[in-house]
Amino acid sequence: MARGRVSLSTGTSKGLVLDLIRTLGPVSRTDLAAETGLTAATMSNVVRQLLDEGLIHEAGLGRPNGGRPVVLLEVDTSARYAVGLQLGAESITYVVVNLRGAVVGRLRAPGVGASEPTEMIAALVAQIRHILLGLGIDEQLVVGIGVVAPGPVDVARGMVIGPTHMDAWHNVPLRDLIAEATGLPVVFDNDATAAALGDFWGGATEGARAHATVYMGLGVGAGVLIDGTVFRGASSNSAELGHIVIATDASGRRLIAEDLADPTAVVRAAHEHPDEVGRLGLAGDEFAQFTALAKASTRGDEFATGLLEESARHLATAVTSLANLFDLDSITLAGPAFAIAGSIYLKVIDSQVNADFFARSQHGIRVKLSPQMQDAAAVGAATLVLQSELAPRTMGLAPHHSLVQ
Amino acid sequence: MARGRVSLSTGTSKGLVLDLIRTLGPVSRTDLAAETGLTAATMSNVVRQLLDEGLIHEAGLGRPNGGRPVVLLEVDTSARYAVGLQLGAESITYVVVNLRGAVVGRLRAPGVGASEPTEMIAALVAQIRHILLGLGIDEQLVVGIGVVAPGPVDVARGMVIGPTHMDAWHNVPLRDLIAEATGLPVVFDNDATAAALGDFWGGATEGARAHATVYMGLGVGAGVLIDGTVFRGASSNSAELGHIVIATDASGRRLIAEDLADPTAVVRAAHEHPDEVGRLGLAGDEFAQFTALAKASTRGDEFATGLLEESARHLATAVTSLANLFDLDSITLAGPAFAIAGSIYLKVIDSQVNADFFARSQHGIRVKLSPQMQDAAAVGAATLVLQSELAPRTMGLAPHHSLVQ
DNA sequence: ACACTTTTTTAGAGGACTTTATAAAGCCCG
DNA sequence: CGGGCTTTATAAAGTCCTCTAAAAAAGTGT
Repeated sequence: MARGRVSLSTGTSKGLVLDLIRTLGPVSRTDLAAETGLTAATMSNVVRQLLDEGLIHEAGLGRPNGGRPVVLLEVDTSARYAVGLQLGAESITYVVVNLRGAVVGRLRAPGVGASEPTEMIAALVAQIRHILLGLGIDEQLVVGIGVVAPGPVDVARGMVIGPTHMDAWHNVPLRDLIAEATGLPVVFDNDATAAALGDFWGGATEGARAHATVYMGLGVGAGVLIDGTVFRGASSNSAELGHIVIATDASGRRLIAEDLADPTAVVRAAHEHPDEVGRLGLAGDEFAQFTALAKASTRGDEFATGLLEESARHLATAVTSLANLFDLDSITLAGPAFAIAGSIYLKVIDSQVNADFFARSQHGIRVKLSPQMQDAAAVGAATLVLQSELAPRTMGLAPHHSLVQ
Repeated sequence: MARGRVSLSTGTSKGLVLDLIRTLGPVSRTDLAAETGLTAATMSNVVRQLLDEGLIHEAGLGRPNGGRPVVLLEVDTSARYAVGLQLGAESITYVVVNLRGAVVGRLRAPGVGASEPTEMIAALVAQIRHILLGLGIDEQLVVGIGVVAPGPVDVARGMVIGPTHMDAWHNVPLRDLIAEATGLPVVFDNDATAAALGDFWGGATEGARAHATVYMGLGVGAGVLIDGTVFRGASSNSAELGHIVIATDASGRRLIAEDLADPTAVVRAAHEHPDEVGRLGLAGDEFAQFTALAKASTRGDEFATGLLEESARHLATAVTSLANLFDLDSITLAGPAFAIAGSIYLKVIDSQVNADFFARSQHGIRVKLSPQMQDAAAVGAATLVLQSELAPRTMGLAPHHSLVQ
């Protein structure tokens, strides 16, 4: 009968203060107290604990204005590290980030070829160890490993249940196997959620109360943060942008974002014009073809530009629905597709969302590109573990508590 | 520079326990402890405080199973009351609810005719006093007044900024004026959000982690609860269901739920067939015509049924987007429109949402009618003040705290 | 009546805040 | 250049909420 556990005395303040020090740059105890609403005395204690743990250090004095000058605090960038692991369709991206969320090491490798789950895990872990060794980072300083994959994922059990082209990973209890093999904490989530958190740590969501990161690889998804905390919904499958209805065809059938907006759809649309496909020499896998179209558009090719703009308009429709439902005030675009064609999508989405947004009389929506475009999900995976180990937060109730029977 | 205030030591447990006692019916301290994760000792203390405040009372013993029998607790239904006030286009609904959220008094009156804001307020307050007197309820036992109106509303300032047909109320600081006139706490919100909270208090959301109440009067909106806490977004204008794109017309223009799904749209669609309008004798205001169509449908009229089913399918499309983005596991339908034509909408929405829902492999979505159909928003307004006064909760951070500068 | 089980309460301790008071570190003015 | 003033940081004491451990209470069965 015992269920979850209500976290009433949160004890979250240390993490919150660490977040603020990281975000606000060199900052005084006084400012932190004002920012959080805690008293100066409490802040003094919290800060001392962070100093003792070596997570932050003092960094000189501020300009005095009539009294004792403030002591500035900043995070000790290289005090801790986290590893991020992004499982993609054809490749695996490894990153190592420091306490600021900045990337200090990165590697993209083809998927591990082994067929046995245990062998795949062993290969992953060996690769991680190899990277850390190359960077000269003591494993003692690594707080954990974040693993992300395209949705849908089973966050509770830590495994991929997602796209069929990743069936090698299906039903493998990734989180637990990697945790066992390394002895480190491992968190598991979907790529869009991770990318959103990565943007938060990268400072891209500054000032936002309700933020979404739209993540586009071959498909499209989104992650939502409310006051810096991941929005999860009932089963961590929230913000499923690809399945939002954005149009109807001639016969009245509903069309969703996946049908019209993502790179797969763009390539599909291109192939309705075989002559243009031939002219542009489109070949290879879908992402290669999307890349070729984006490059052609940059060169001024009208056909390619038309396709991308149409995709952007459709995506903007889905994003507008997202913005209206979550009452967003901040959006970033992340992922390989935007790394290639971000500027064209940014322009269209920014103007369309801000024009059609319901609460626009009350506030605007800031739309921008993610600071980590290509590797946003991998970086986000690493920040996921930073947050869960150093600055845990829950939304009101503990993750799996259900308030009423 | 001082901003919001982080609520770290929540002190919410008393309210949480009250919620549980109300929801679980007669329940023992032991069960409450198991349910919340608190210890039996803590529960004993919390329960004593609630007993001292007169909010709950002991209600006999449970069946003993080998030891001391449990003492059952239940809320003292008539220990406190709250007033709910729903401002509608043509009428104002007043309700009084008890501690269980059950309606003990209700009145629907035409809008107050005065033109001066101060006079309108005075008339409202006089009406409230009159109702309480008629019910024999001591004003001392009234915890506050909840006021709701169709969106958009400015929750922070407590005023209507909404639909043009309610311009008599625009820019009137309703919340503060009523609070001043009565000396009671007043909360202000939009009708759909209130209806969702009303469903929570009414027990309709039992077991839900992510719930939405779809509220349809003349227009349509929704309110979302995450673990029983209102989801607000950046400016309390979240879940704006009426502005979700659900189709495109022949020329590719985007059509939103307001265009196709709500009662206004149904009536508009009917008037594209003047002969049918004549046959059914449609006349009067829009809602009267919608009511006539619903009645005709009940009689088996094919034209009316067709219109309503089409509206339901369009609404179901918007609700599916809502469900996919919030990863809902529970939906209720509330408001005057569903009070009249709920069964037809329920059937269509239930089947369509559960068929098209993205995370359906992980969990289903329970769709049902609200226990308070017609007066859901007014009842919700009253529960809004019950919750804010007796069981306050915030999501992680205080309502208006912005985590980073 | 007495042992046994289960529920509830009491007592004491600890953590995280707050408030109040004190110390430290710089400016400013005579 | 030294004392008063202002601002920042720490210390001490108290509050609130929770936990653990142990006692008390209220039934059942022998």
